[in-house]
Amino acid sequence: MDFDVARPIYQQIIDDYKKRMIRGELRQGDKIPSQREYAEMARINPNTVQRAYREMENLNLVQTSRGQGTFVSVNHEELEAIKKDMAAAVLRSFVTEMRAMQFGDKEMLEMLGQALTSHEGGTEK
Amino acid sequence: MDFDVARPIYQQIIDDYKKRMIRGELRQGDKIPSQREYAEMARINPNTVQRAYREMENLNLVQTSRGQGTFVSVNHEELEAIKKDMAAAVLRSFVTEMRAMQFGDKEMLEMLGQALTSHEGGTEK
Amino acid sequence: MDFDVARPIYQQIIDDYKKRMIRGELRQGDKIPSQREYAEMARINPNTVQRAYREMENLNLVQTSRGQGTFVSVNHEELEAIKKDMAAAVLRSFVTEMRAMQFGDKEMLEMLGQALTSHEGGTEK
Amino acid sequence: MDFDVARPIYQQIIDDYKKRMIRGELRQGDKIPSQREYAEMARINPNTVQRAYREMENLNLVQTSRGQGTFVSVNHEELEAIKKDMAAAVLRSFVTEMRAMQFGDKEMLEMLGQALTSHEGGTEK
DNA sequence: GTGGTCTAGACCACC
DNA sequence: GTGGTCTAGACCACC
Repeated sequence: MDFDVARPIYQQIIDDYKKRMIRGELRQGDKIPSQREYAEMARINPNTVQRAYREMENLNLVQTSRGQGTFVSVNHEELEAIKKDMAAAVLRSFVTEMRAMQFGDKEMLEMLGQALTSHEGGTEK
Repeated sequence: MDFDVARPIYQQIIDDYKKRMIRGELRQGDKIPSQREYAEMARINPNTVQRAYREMENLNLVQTSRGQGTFVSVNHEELEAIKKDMAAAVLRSFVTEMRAMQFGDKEMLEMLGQALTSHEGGTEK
Repeated sequence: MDFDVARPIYQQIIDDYKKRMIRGELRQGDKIPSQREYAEMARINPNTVQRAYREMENLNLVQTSRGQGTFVSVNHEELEAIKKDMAAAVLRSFVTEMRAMQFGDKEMLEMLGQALTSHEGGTEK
Repeated sequence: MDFDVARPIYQQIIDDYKKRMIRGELRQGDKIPSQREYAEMARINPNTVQRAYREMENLNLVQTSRGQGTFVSVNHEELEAIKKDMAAAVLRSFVTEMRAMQFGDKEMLEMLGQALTSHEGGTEK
């Protein structure tokens, strides 16, 4: 048996940004905090923030220009793909966990339906 | 922003046992590995295993008799309650994650339905 | 006027590996030195090597498995694309430099022809 | 393996002047910026500029008269020799790089020909 | 002030 | 021994 380890901080930073972009809280062109600001705010090492920002740049989520800062650069289409991927991962893990407890497909759907009607707060769609 | 930390290992051990009981891989009366065995197998500190076993005893999942070993002692009814609790937690976290990406209730149900038909392997129920 | 700065060490490492793959000195499946070995050999910081290796992994040049080491994973086709890109960059910079000295196209070709016949050592092709 | 280091700034300054003379942007008798002006413009240390200017004087590229400034003093013949040397260096490095990628002589000539016809902008000669 | 590179070194997981 | 993450901090280029 292997034990779960915390996801790397730099990955958590990236995922958080992805979610905020998906939610529309951050849009193309928006400036995100400087690496130093973020590091101080979150009380982590600037290098860790830089790694996150660098990987986000590799993923074309942001663009940075030296002396200027870092700016959201993801477009709508790319964002949709990211959203889809993240959702797929969440779904996969949900199904895996539920199957590990022997829940069948029908049960899962019923339980989800019930869960949704009980804790409200979601958007109608 | 706060970052996720790994769940404590002793908790992960307990959850793993719970799942194996739910799946019927471990039944009332079955002997589980000694603390020492478990610790060696998993290459973790015996104290960590001890903590897990102690808490499982508090939860009435197992019973330890000195010199004999540790045995599953959960009954069917208790197990059902545990299963329900675990499922509720999994559902809650699923819904939270999906809402964080602005998925609506209908969408979630549709996507789950699709996910279930695509990656087969679940039990019919 | 801006001055040239040394290319980052991690980039130089990557380029060196690319060239060795192109030359066939390193082939798919070959193990490359561990990060520590490389760092000691080149007397640079292990973190710098790791950055190079990590980026090579992102580029699908190598694959690393924890506890095992790092292995060349680029296939023939990808390598051809890389070779083409590198050659294009070299050519571009050559042409730019020569034009900055007002050499015309014909002259460049003549001079290259002459240079090739004088310092031999290249492969016939 | 050894890593490339940035060329000294004073050398880069000299090369830049050489190119501008070759291009005819600077001609015999033209005044070039004072060391102080240059240093401020380029935001570098005046000592670095002084070293560049001193070496250019040694190379007979410029002449400095105290209180008057520094003037281009290279004649046509000398300039031709410099141009030839610089071109030879550029060619040598090009051939070396291309051979390191196993390009043969014919290939190099073909590729250069193609590169020249594609990115136009050169002078006919 | 902004990001970019690099060093030094700790600690961990996996083999 | 292997790679992976993170901290601490220096120094630099560009604004």
